Amino acid sequence: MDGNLAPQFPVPVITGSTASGKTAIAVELALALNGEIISADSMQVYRHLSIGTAKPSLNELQGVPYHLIDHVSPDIQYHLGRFVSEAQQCLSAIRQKGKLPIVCGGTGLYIRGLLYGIFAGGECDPGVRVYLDRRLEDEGLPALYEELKQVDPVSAERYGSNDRQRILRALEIFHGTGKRLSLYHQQDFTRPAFPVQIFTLSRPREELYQRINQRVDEMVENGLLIEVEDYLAAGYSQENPAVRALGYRDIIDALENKVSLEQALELMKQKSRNYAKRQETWFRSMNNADRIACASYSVPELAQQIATRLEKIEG
RNA sequence: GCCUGGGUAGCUCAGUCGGUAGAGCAGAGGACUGAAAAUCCUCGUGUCGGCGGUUCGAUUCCGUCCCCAGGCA
Repeated sequence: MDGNLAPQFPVPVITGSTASGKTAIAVELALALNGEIISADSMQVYRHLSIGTAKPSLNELQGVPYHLIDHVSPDIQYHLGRFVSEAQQCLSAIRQKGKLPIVCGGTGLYIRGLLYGIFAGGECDPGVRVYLDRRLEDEGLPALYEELKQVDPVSAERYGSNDRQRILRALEIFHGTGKRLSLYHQQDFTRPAFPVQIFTLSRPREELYQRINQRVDEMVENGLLIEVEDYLAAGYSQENPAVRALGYRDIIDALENKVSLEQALELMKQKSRNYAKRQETWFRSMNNADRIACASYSVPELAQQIATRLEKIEG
């Protein structure tokens, strides 16, 4: 790679579940090491949805460049492949400037894809998906699953008969490329494509849940409802991919008086807790990660801890 | 005060024609290769409101008491 001018550090990857405090620490670290941050977050990419996705504010950024947020229209479906290619571009652009790229975010799949690579050529003709969606409607999932069992038994076994999303993707790959998705399951997940050091922030479950609940309340104080109203007033659809971001659906329901605001916020908190738990499972299974127990350490202390643990690359 | 429903897992409820009970949600664990803040898998002992009675056996039937909703006064 083109890292001659860059400081000889591995790329710090700071991850952890939602509300674990990643962003503040990454900013602190960037300030200390002359870094720029690459976000690995599937929802912060979307414009107009900022408060609810906990996008960092200009104030929080303290001038640190933060890439891959706010650059996608809410009606566009962002995805792994796009993330990986954009993140790779950022990585080399930052290194070229002689600065340290720092990856920060909670979308485990994106981080994994960036570090270990993805199925090249996985982008299929959208027509394939349309075709499969129609068949799903006409024939039902069991029929498609039967087909997957014929065509790619390994994937079928791996995903089970109910995982609609993955069954469709596996079939999409088969119909779109003539290859089996299971070929790519054999990838090596122990050797990253470039030198990295992964840090997972951890907090006791109870504390994490408290932080999540509290953060939702803060989002409301910071104008979450107005953000959603503005989003709708601008003519954006409720069906857009971006509205999958946790809580937006519930807030829209509250604005339409389908549920009370109180209920909506309770749901948003609960879904966020569920999400955090799934993230924890993902991070726990990541090999080669340094676990940072946040405990009662301050942001600067945690950033310092990470900085001192970064090991210079030889040669 | 009377009448009618109810009181069963943390929550909402189902069920047992008498043989000590099960779903959804929550919670916990897991998976995850282009939708991933998505999608999916696994995990259910609780004085079945209290006390008595009938019975070989009661959460289930009977009596009584307590609590909650709605109605009548």
